[in-house]
Amino acid sequence: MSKAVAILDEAGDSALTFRALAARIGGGVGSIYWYVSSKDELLDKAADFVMDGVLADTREFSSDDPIDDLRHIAIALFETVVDRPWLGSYFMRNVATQPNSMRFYELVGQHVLRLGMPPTESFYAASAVVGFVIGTASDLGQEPPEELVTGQTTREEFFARTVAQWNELDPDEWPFLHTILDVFEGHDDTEQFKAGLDLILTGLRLQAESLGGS
Amino acid sequence: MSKAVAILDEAGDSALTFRALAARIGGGVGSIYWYVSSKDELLDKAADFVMDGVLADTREFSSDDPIDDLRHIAIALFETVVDRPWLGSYFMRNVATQPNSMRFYELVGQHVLRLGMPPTESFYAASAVVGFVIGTASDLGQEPPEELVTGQTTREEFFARTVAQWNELDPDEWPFLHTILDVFEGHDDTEQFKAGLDLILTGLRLQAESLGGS
DNA sequence: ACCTGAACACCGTTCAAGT
DNA sequence: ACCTGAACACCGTTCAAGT
Repeated sequence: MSKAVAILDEAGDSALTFRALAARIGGGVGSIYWYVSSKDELLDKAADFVMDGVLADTREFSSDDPIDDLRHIAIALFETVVDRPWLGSYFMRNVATQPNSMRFYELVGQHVLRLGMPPTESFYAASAVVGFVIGTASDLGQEPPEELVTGQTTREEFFARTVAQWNELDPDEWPFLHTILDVFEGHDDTEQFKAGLDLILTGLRLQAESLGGS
Repeated sequence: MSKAVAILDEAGDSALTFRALAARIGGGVGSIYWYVSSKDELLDKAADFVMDGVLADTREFSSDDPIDDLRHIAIALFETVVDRPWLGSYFMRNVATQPNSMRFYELVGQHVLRLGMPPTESFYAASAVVGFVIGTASDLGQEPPEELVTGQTTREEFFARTVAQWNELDPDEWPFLHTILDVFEGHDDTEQFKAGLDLILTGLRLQAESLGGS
């Protein structure tokens, strides 16, 4: 069942309708309600199904540097969410129906605990890392609007066009936009994410050094 | 027009339907399409309308510490988005229809520029701060599911119940969850956000010191 | 130029009825 | 216990028709 859901997710987010899912399984529309009580619960279970894979990929990460492990885990989560922006809205949304998401959060937390900080800071740190990954990934995962309809416009053309728009703006009024123009045009989403992640992790490392035990 | 939209947003996200909006304005369903070509565009404009207020509140922030200004701006954005989780999905989604969102991004960027880092790092930094705020706010802004239907369950009861659930779990298998149990029960969303934000900002300060000019 | 509202295609959800 | 599919209420969107 969750398998059929995961398959549909690959075909796009909005494509997941009860009728389409029923047709895919080869049954009636109403039969899905025997296994799931609403569409929200369907997506909850789909999210947890995906998180099972992430968990399998990240469970074994273990070096002697907790921050380094957190970095690898975060990147793995980012890569799965950036391809499934819907996951951002449902990840850990329901504690009861998402055991794998909870296990993942626990895994992140365990690495944080190795830093030896007090409970409050550990809670904040784990939440910040997970929150940044989910937030950034589901944001960057969104396709540029309207452009896919046109069909022909590629990602490069889209960026080129926005850059061209920005270029028209007054440099005195928009100094920042003009500064980043060139780097924005050729930027890579994953690199952008990693840079932000490293800001958090350096902040965390610093905090751990001043608060941590051992 | 955008005013009517903003009013409806206060009554909740899913309450914004073309029929409800038309009734609110006192017109026909179709008339809205004269001003807006789709629901996405309606929400784009609603988002930009809200951002106009944020911009007015944050434009004047200017101390001698750029990081401190970034912190104030970020908190202001967080507070508006946490009350309007839908904003997270539409903020800066369309460059053309969201001039205020662009101005806001530029404002953040200008403070980043004061750190004197190269363009790439400046771009990454501004994006990381904005991304963290939007991501965390739209996540924390979501109401706990199903509980509002029951009506009687307050936020405290909801947390108490999840904590009770976690308490049942094996401490050997869930060391992190058990460590944060107490602090989670009484935690404040805004404090949690600020702690994560400060991790990013300390990371940023450190980077600026090693890369920055002046 | 701007508005109307019936009509259309498409949702999630329910439920009496089947096996 | 598990499935079926018509029916219902409700969407966003279109469009001929009005002023």
